[in-house]
Amino acid sequence: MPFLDWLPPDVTRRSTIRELAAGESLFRQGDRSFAIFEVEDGRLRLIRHTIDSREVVLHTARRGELFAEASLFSNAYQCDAVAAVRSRVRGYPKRELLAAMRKSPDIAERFMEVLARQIHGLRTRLEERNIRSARARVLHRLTLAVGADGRTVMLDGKLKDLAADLGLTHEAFYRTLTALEKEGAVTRAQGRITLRKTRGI
Amino acid sequence: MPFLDWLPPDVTRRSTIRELAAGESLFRQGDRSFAIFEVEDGRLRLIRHTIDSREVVLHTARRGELFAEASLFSNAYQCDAVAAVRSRVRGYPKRELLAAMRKSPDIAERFMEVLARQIHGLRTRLEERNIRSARARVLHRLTLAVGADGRTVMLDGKLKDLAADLGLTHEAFYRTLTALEKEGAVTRAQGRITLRKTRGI
DNA sequence: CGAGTGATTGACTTAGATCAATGACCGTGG
DNA sequence: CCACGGTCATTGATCTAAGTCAATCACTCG
Repeated sequence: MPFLDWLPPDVTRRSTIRELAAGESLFRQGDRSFAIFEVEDGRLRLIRHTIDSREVVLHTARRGELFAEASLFSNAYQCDAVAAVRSRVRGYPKRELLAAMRKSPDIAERFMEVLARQIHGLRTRLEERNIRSARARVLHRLTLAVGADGRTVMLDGKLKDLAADLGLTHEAFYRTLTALEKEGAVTRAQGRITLRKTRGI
Repeated sequence: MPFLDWLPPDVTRRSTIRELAAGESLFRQGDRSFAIFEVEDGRLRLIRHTIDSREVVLHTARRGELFAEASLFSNAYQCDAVAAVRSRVRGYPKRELLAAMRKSPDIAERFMEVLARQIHGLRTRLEERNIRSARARVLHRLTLAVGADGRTVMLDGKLKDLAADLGLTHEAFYRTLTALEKEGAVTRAQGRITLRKTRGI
């Protein structure tokens, strides 16, 4: 529970696990909302249906992510949640969560903090997508992902996923990395990328 | 005050207006945080400085947007806020805002709701950016921007700004629009775009 | 009226997407 | 223990959609 581990036990205890087969849906647009969710494994698509019943993907929620937070404040879900692959989600019951936050301003504040940080991260990623050049985009990400020393990025997942997250094909991303390496802007070792100390650009 | 008009008068009354010349900064990384802000006019860049003192833009806050929400929950600002053009911001004092939320769970919930909706919107825009084709991206946006009738999009701002928001050059955007019009997918009238009722795709 | 901006279209270029292939490295099941 | 299938990382060749540069028209505003 990377996000919600500070919740009072009476909420956590009431949280429920749900396993979903690929294609199975967790809730549908219009269903009465009873919980917010965290993806423990897999991937879910949040989909809105248009009047002429086409589907628009609003978001893809991935492992570790929280979703349907807004349903805390409305009676019904505003979109479908459908498992893109076999998935496991944990649901935190709305009722108990809201009650806990009403009882304790501290809990409420923690939750707000989670939301505020999320906003910050999303804005940064959106700003990143405004950068057209693959090179600059990758550098933007690396610069912000740097560890305590200010130069080293520890890679956790697969490069492929990082590429997708950056909005690049994996091929374009690999090429960009090797180009950066070739020109000496970064060096790579197993599982880490180190930025060269630079002044200017 | 599109976002925070439900705040109790003792917070709103204590809010302050600040005018900034282009290039002037509102706060700097490390400054003790005392308020969150709303852009009343203009545009501010949120910038992080790296160890080797290069600048990374985290976000550009535009008119009507709230920013520095996360500073509610930390003692110092995590980045600089610099006016990109002549701007006016309203600051809501942290102290009073937090106090109001601690006193009234309703106020806290309203604020959470604002944050949650913001997250939702940001995720949707990020998902949109994963769509590579200009055509599909524009349709995604139009489909979600549609009014009560499910087909008509009222355009408020300039097309240019919409283009930028979509992550397209204005030229590419204009061309995409005319192409969509030519193939009959949309019709345009002054200030509005109407989607053709379609089945499939 | 001239300057500034938005909307639009044309011509041209290019960065990144696409398609394809290869080698390394699993895990697994016979 | 090894062959097989799968995924990841990587590189090459090619193509094209969108970016860039440029020009025009319509409008508004002082």
